Amino acid sequence: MNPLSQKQNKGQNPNPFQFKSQENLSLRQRAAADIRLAIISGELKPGSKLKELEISAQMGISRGPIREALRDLEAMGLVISSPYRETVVADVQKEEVVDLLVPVRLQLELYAIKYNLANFDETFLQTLNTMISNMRLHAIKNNLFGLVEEDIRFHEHILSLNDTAYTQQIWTGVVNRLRLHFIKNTQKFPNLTRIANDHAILLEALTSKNFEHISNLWTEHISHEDSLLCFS
Amino acid sequence: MNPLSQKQNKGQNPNPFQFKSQENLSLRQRAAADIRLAIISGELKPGSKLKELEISAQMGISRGPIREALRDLEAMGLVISSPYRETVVADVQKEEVVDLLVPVRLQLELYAIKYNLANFDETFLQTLNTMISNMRLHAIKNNLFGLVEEDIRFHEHILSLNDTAYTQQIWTGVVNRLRLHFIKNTQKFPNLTRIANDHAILLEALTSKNFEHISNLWTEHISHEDSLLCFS
DNA sequence: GCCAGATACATTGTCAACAATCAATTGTAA
DNA sequence: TTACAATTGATTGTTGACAATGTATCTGGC
Repeated sequence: MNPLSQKQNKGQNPNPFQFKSQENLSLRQRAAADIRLAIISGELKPGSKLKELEISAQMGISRGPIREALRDLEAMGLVISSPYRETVVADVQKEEVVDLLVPVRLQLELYAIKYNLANFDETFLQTLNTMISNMRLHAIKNNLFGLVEEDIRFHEHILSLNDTAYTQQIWTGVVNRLRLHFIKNTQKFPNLTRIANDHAILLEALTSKNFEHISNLWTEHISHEDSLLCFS
Repeated sequence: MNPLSQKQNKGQNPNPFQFKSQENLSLRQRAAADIRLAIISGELKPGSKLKELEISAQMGISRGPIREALRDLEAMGLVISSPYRETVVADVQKEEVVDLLVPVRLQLELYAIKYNLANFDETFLQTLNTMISNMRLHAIKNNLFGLVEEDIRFHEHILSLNDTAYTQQIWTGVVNRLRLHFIKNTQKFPNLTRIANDHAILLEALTSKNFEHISNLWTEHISHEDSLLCFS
């Protein structure tokens, strides 16, 4: 019944939406995940128009879940929509990154650390250590995207100690917008090994359980991470 | 066709949703505004269940716009929903207020101020001054809710200089959660005049156009505002 | 009496048709 | 040619019906 199959794409027009994601989620969640991936991978550039009917046809589902997925993406800061007008992929400016997203992100992480110093057990620290190893592997293979995602996972793992839903929500939005920024501005050959090593320092600081000390290092790291990955 | 009229409510069960808001908005926006009002006024307490069918029946519209309104409210941090389960009114803890919402709010305002020092013209400052007068009126009448809303408007007016959509979004969410906090914890007789006077000091600082100076005062003000209104 | 499985009900998830709105185009007159 | 109003087509907004899921209730066996 639909012009495009749900799983196949033989047409000339490349189809970003093919349910790459899990089977167990609602259509809305799957749609949101797939569109998000198309955006943060750079496949859909800022300003691109997202038409409900077009996407629903490509995915082989109705417009309802697509509409709700677009609203979710709007809450994540990835798209912008206004009444009776097409939804478009959002853009991000450098000023917002430096003076808003990065400081807010810092607050989120310090908040999580402050109230969970007691929860940094062996298992937790070991997981972080594994992530650093993964970063080093990505660095050796010069896999920029892989390293950035592992970097985000590192910080996300710390935030996961926090159980409040809204904290996670702000984090999701801020990090997604930082991803938009990276896609636009990342250097071709940043010092990836440096990034991995910096996280090893952070991990060691965590073991001290001294919040002042951690806070200082963390502030330093997050403020400088951007310049390591992007043009000034 | 619907058990409850859209504009009337004669039943024994009080009906919080009656389209109190503007006529020109989409049903989704009106629904979101009305439910939001019911929450931040304290009519709907944290943990209250929001059932799509119930609300749509009370408002006399279909479930579609209600569903999307609930998603908007979730993005605003006012409700929490999980798949196939009722949406519930969100709660907020003191730690989140002190160590996350307040610092994030500070970042947002400083960001807006930093990049708009040149835009503080006479009209702009006059508007802020009028708001302070309104605060004083509310203080005299001991109208706590009115003063808090005027307080929020004051800060919102500064943020409005910023044109990025995502900034406004974070602000909306943070302030809504701060409202939840106020409803729960506000003292019966806080020093309302003090609040109004504090904003006069802020306004005077703005005229200096010295960001360092403004930043210091602002940080002081926002950190202490909470304790003026709430129990320790 | 109490627990496990089956059943019924309430609630959310999805769909396809219809309505409202907006942007572009076309036609018309100055 | 240009300005402007009507028309058309594309897109989002809304609706009611149906499907999927989760929760509470009932039933039977121990």
